[in-house]
Amino acid sequence: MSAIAEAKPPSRREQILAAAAELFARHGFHGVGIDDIGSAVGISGPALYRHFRSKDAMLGEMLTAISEVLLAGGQNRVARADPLAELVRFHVDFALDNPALITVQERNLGNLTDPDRRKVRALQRRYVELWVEVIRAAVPGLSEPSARAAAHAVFGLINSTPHSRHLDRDQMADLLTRMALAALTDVPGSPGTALSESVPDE
Amino acid sequence: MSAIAEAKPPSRREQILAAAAELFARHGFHGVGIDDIGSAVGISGPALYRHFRSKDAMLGEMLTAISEVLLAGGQNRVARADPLAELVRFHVDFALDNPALITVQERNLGNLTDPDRRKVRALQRRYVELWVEVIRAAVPGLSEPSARAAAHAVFGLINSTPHSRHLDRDQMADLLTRMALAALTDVPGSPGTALSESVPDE
DNA sequence: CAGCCAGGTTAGCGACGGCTAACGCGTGCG
DNA sequence: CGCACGCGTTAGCCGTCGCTAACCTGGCTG
Repeated sequence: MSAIAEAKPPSRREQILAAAAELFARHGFHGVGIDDIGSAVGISGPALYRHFRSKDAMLGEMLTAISEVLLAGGQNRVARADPLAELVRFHVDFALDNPALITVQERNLGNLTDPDRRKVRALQRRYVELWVEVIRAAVPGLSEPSARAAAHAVFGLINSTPHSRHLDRDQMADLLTRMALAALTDVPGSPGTALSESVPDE
Repeated sequence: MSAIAEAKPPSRREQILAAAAELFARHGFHGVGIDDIGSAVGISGPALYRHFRSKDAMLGEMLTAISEVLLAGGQNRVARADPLAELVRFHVDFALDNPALITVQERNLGNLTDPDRRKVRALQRRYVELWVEVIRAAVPGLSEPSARAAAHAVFGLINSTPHSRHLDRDQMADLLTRMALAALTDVPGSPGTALSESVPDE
């Protein structure tokens, strides 16, 4: 039952999930057929039903797995020194190493079954909560909604990774980490910090 | 033929496109049926074909329109003083005022017809080019690939907007603008600015 | 006031996609 | 040796979806 760390049954299911993730990321959940997923792993079509109850179940399992990994990883970084940098680095690494998963999680939450969506949402909420607390500790005086908004913004920044790929992995990691930290430490918390002298007409 | 500024045929088409954008954003292109779009604007089903050649044509028109607006807007901001801030503010405003469009553009590029995709890609490229030049001007010594990566990262940051909504519009605009500028002015460009030479643990 | 046509309706076709059914086959264990 | 079972195959059902056809209607216009 437990989805976490099933010792080492390495292959078929995981292989299928990986292929499916790639396809879902590229074409969207509804844009991918059972047969597409099958042939991506060498078998064809309905053989998938030996491993998964349904197509929805694949997406469900995929997304809950991601959320669990992120939450667990996040939880054990916040214990260390400089938790903000740790969190950023962790997320950056995950995004760079799993671009397809990140993409699917961003785009296909809406295609989940209701119970699956609730579960994933709950996990994500806890992950965000982690970030919010760490951000507020690092940037004193920041309101909670602002911290939450900042967290989402930084997720967007880091998760933009799959669409880029102009630098090699390590340079990319450094760049994203730097930018994320810079953004986070300059988020406007203190009231009166207006920067609006620009003319926003039409 | 020209898609730009067709005088003022204001309503039906645009109304349909807006509704479709909302739906595409929420469920993905393939997750939305013709009938869904129809009933979202009060008419039902195939009546849409009085206005569009096909469902693909809707997406195509939608995405090219967005890209054209962004490019045009971007082009006339880079002329002003402090073009980086102008560009950021412009993009932030657009994202905050058109969350559905932003979402669709991010997620559904892959569902475009080949010729449509080429056209959109071309427009996007020019928009990114704008950013790259402005960024390199603002951050001397920054390599072009780094600038490109930074641009995409900032798009991610700003476009994360639809998933947030914890602050009111203006606060959100300020927050995003500040974060984006902070991120952009601290992007690692100068060679040797590795943060990987030692573990940044304090 | 006739009639056109913009813009809507419903019926229905053909393709496709998810899933089930029924069957085949090799490997491990009694 | 045989049989069960994990894992794969192909055939095919059934619902849905994009789109066309055929028809209706009300307001402008000659």
